[in-house]
Amino acid sequence: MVEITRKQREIQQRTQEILRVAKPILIAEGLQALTMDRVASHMQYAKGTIYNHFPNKEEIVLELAIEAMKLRHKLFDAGASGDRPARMRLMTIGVACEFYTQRCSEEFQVEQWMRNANIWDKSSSERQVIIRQCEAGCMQVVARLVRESLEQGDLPALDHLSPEEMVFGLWAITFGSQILTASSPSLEALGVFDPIRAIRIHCCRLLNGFGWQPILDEHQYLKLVENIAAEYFPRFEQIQREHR
Amino acid sequence: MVEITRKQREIQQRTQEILRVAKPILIAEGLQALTMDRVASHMQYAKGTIYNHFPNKEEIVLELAIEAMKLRHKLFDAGASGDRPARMRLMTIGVACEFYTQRCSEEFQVEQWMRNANIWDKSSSERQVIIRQCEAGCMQVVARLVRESLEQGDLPALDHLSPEEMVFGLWAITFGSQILTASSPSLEALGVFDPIRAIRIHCCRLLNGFGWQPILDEHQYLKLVENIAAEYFPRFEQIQREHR
DNA sequence: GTCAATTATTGACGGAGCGTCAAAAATTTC
DNA sequence: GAAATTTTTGACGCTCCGTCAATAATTGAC
Repeated sequence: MVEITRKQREIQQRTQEILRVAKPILIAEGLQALTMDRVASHMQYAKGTIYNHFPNKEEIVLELAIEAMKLRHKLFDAGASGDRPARMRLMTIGVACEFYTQRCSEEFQVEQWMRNANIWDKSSSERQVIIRQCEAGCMQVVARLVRESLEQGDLPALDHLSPEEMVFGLWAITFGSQILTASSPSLEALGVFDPIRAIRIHCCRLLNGFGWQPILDEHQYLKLVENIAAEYFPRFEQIQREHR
Repeated sequence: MVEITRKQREIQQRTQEILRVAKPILIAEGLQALTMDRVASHMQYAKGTIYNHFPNKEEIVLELAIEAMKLRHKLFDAGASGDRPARMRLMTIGVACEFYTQRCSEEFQVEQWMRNANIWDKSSSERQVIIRQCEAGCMQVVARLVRESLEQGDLPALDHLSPEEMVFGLWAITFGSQILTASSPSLEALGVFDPIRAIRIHCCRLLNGFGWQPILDEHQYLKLVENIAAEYFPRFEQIQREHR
């Protein structure tokens, strides 16, 4: 049923090519450097042709963001798999977040652009929905761990909190710290010298505060995170490579 | 020494008038609606006159952000004062944050715009420095509470964390949740029904996880936050009114 | 193999906002 | 009240956006 002519295939490939051209411009020079004229001339096409693929540059950014969030989702899935206790798999997802921010910094940056109100508001609701679905997917991966722990008794019942609201706190602290780190070049001047370690410790204390077993003291916890990072970073790199 | 002619006073007042005109445009219609032409025609001045006050519209936004952050700083100061235990004054600052987000929503929005890379990168380093100072001021208000608690023994020593890094975690979770709430209209669809209460609980658990006295269970904590809110909201409203 | 129909590409164009700057107007100084 | 200084003005050149009529390429029927 799905016949694809050579020409149609060429057009699909050009959509990919546009994304490949646009991404480094956005990453290196920001949104205002990313113009349709520039993408067109860079590819030796007329501007109108680019407009056949994307109705505006914001949609290009959102398409890049969709790719980025799919990669994030894969990393989360990889972190949540395995048969260790749920709290440790949760820690692995934390490590996946660190990996994503550090080693997939382009994708991380693209996600920031996506949250930019200018961009979000100008792009189509179709792509917005896809983004929301990716977001929900990541949320579900973590919420499943919470549910599992509640069932198994590792995590005492949450009186006033849904499992998703439990995840929301972790999401907020992780996300918040990453935004602050990215947008406050002067964290050191504020007295924050190692934000990554700081957030690791806060997550440990937070989960301890919820009584999530196994309870770990700070020292054990930091050691364990290092081990998980050493073990999982190669797997994450593999996933990153495959995500072409 | 500081002689001010009538004309100079008029010019200073006009700077204020520009801010008063620009703010509702930014709040109601966003950044791209805020144009120098529009501000000028709205005030019945030529565009060049506006450019005598601000070299670009981004600077207008940053100036609004400076006003906003000064208000935030005042609220923090008010929350940190008094002679109750430090942990409770910290909770009061949390309530001040909630007040700011809910009741000073315009200022809160302006702060979001300020973090927009387009705006930040185009504005002068003078204003950027002032913003950083406000940020540092707020940080210091909270960090002082941490130091005080460490000295008094309410808070066990932090092995791997500076007091500012302790604050960083609270900042991250508060800030992160507010951004997520503001930029994810679909939190309910994700299973997050009451993000404000959720973050209150997370803060309680986090501080409990650090062993910060007095330890409170969730129920006591939520009750106490309500009481603090009822007591302090009127004071905060007073500060808001005075902050013209 | 030809030609008409369909589809894709092109780039000039109108519109909008930015920031500038020489000329005009207002104000201050002497 | 005239010269010097300061302030205001708005037209201008620039860049980018998104459109669309004209042109070119492709397809498919015969």
